[in-house]
Amino acid sequence: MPDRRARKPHYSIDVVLLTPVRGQLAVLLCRSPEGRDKWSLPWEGPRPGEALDVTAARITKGILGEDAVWREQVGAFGDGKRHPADTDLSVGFAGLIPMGTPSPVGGVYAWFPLADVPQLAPRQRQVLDSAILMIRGRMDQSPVAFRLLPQTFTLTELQQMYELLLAKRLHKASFRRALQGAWLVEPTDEWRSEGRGRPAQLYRYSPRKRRPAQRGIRLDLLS
Amino acid sequence: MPDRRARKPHYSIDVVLLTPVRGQLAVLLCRSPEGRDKWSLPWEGPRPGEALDVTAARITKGILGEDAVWREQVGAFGDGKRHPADTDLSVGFAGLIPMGTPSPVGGVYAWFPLADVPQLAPRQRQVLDSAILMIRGRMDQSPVAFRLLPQTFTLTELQQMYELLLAKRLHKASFRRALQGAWLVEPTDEWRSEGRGRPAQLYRYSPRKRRPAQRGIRLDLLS
DNA sequence: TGACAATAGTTACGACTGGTGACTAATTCG
DNA sequence: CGAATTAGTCACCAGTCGTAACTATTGTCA
Repeated sequence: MPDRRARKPHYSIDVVLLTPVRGQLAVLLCRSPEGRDKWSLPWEGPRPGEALDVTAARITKGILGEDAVWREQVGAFGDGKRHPADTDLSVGFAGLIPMGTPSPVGGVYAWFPLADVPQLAPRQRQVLDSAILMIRGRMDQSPVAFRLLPQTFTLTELQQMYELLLAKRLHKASFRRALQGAWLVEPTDEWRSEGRGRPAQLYRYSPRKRRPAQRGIRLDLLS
Repeated sequence: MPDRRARKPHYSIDVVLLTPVRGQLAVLLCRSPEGRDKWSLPWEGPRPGEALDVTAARITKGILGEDAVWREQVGAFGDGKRHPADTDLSVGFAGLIPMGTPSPVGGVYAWFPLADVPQLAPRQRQVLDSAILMIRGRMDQSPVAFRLLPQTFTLTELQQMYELLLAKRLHKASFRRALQGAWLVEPTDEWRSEGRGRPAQLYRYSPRKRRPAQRGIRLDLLS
């Protein structure tokens, strides 16, 4: 957390850390010292000579003990909206935390499901919204969903993670067909029985090189 | 251009302005006062209370007299690479300038085809490369190509603009079929004869509302 | 123990998409 | 007129995607 005795930094690095909690995406917030019910994204000022993503990694490690398994810059936010750091500019980062990572103790930090995020400073709200949109857009370009799962997982778990991140239902057969074509996972020889029903085979993430898969133009998505 | 008598700003806004020049994408650079053959992206420090994109618009208008027809933030760049502003941080913007916009006179600014860009400060080179990648990625989400053409255009011109931006050849029939399905253009009743060959019908950009076009997941593009 | 529910995994079919070459249409040039 | 050149369309085919129905394997309960 920021050292409040230091003088005001010129800009802040804000991190949006996401993890699945009970079937929902949750973001890590930290309690503001100003009020008991005021929360904010974790942030810090820069250190001289430190790259932006290194700062984001340092913040993450300082809170959770581990760095995020995936991180990407969301952008710079600077219109005059209020921010706890009282700086002109904030640089946002999004990071994914694998499920099962132990939560920080002490009551200063807490995971909030996206639907229950309390009021934030306007600029931080912007960072959060942009981070979610950015991750949704990265889903089909970067294997982010695997990063949130343990080393081995069932295909149903993987599908549920995709559904969680995309916020929409997927069809089982289509999902597995696409997965097959993408050569992203390989089966292990283990199976897991989860209560009733047929046991599920465990898979591991293991991307293989494939054909460049150059498809044509898609004007579908244009506004 | 930056006022060099002002004290060093805390960060800079750098703009990547692109326009088609003789069948190539070109970027606007400005001659550095330090050396005759030193060039840089246009940049300025922030003004208090001014939003980031407003600064980018101000820089553009100051040089070309007109704002860009499309603009998007590229991101924040802050690892210790050198930059003419000597700041810790730079925020990059990409902007598109329609073809036919009068070039600035005076020899301070010049358009460089992307293949012939001279050496830049390392951080500005990063901004430029990221801007190109960002625009390529936006091609199928935002109707950027239309922004570079005049009000009316032939479909061949539109296709050539797409090929320029994507840096790859497209098949005529596929392109037109996709265009048809996207409901993005409507024909005018004018035709243009360009030397030899059958005259081409002129079209105008006129997006219509369409079905949401929700397709399944595409894992094709994953690494 | 046997029927049933629940979950995993596969198969098949039809609609649609995208790449492609070949076709027609309209104009200029010699 | 006929060849060359550019615009625009058509039709075929391979592949992809949405979908329902199917099989497979387990636990539960009468």
